[in-house]
Amino acid sequence: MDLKFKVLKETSYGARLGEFKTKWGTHKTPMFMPVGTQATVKTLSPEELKDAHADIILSNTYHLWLRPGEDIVDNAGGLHEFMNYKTGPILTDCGGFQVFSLAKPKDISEEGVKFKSHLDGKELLLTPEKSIEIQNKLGSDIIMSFDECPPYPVTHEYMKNSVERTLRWAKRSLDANKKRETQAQFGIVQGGEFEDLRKWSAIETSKLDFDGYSVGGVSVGEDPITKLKMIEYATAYLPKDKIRYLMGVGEPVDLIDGVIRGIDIFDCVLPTRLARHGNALTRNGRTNIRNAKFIKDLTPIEEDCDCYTCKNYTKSYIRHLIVSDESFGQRLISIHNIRFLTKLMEDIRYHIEKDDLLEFREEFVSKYNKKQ
RNA sequence: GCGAGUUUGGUGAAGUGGUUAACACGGCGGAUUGUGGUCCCGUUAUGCGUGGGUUCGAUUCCCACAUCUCGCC
Repeated sequence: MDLKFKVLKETSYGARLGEFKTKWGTHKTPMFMPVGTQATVKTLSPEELKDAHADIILSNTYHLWLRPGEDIVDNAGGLHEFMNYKTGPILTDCGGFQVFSLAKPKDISEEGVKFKSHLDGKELLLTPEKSIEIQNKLGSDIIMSFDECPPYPVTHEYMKNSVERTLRWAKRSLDANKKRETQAQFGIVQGGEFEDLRKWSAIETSKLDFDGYSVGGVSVGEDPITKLKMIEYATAYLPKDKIRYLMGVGEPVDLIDGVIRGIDIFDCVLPTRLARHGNALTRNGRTNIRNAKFIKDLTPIEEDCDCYTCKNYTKSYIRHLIVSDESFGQRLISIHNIRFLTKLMEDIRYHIEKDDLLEFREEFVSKYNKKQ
């Protein structure tokens, strides 16, 4: 499916303001996608997501394959119907990241990856064809090609073999997609911290007819400078007229830095995971709501925030909920954290339009890194 | 009033005549980047009811007092 991506404005250093279309409407980039691994953005309803200005979410092939199974979702009429998310598109991840994150005894071959299910220990084989078949049944709007996300660090030789195999998997993933008319498909660039491999991966993947291109294998434990280089090495060789998606990155400053290097969309578990552990994102950095200093604090998490949480609840109350392990507290902070990131993306778009994004970055970083 | 037993941090509790008094919970702080929601890391009693005594040395042994529990009058 053609996403009709348009770059509306590009800065001299490569930050882009754009938009793309799905049957759900027109979507502005740069944008941030909250993660709903198991057909739910943890603790939140679709209405709450919409109110937090999240208009696209990510869900996960691997998890839904294991439970409840793609046929169950298909039987319900697809993921949107199954989870009652009918306000925007869904992108499904391919399962390749689990090769890295589950890090169990794994067996990667040309055919695919052998996993042991984390639910019952059963041995499973995930291949490019299987990943695409599952995503076809899930009925997401954007599907991801199957890739390998190697750990960090890894030798140049290992990475070279991995990148070449990921490219072959990308071709097989493309061939396997039976629903190209209704489901857009992205390829994934790998290559670790190696410039030659990132370049090769970006150029070769770009030759394939994808609707967008992802930069994967970032934020896997590398230092901050290496992280930025990984992105630059890839985006330098990606087509300018297609969406670029930086996978798994969600620290506020990283989002700005990604946009500056030409990234259009991001996803990350950070806002919801931090929320479940009592951490709120604010302009002045992260705030651990558990801290005793908030015990009698009757102000909202952020005074000028327009989210449901900040308009209605105090830090004193939210702290009590988190300390008492009440899920409503996790939900309230999740709402705020997602709104914080969608608002950040709105600000980023505004400053690309004004062409002062670099100045905005300096101002943002100076406040965000200053611990109150 | 008499007899027996009890007394270790915020809580539940281990423990020993000899350097820094287990462990758990709680508290305080941290961590968290394509999510195995309940996970992880650090820290938290200069003191073992009070006062004496024995001993080179006592939270550990002895005495008195206090405390709470049980039994008897």
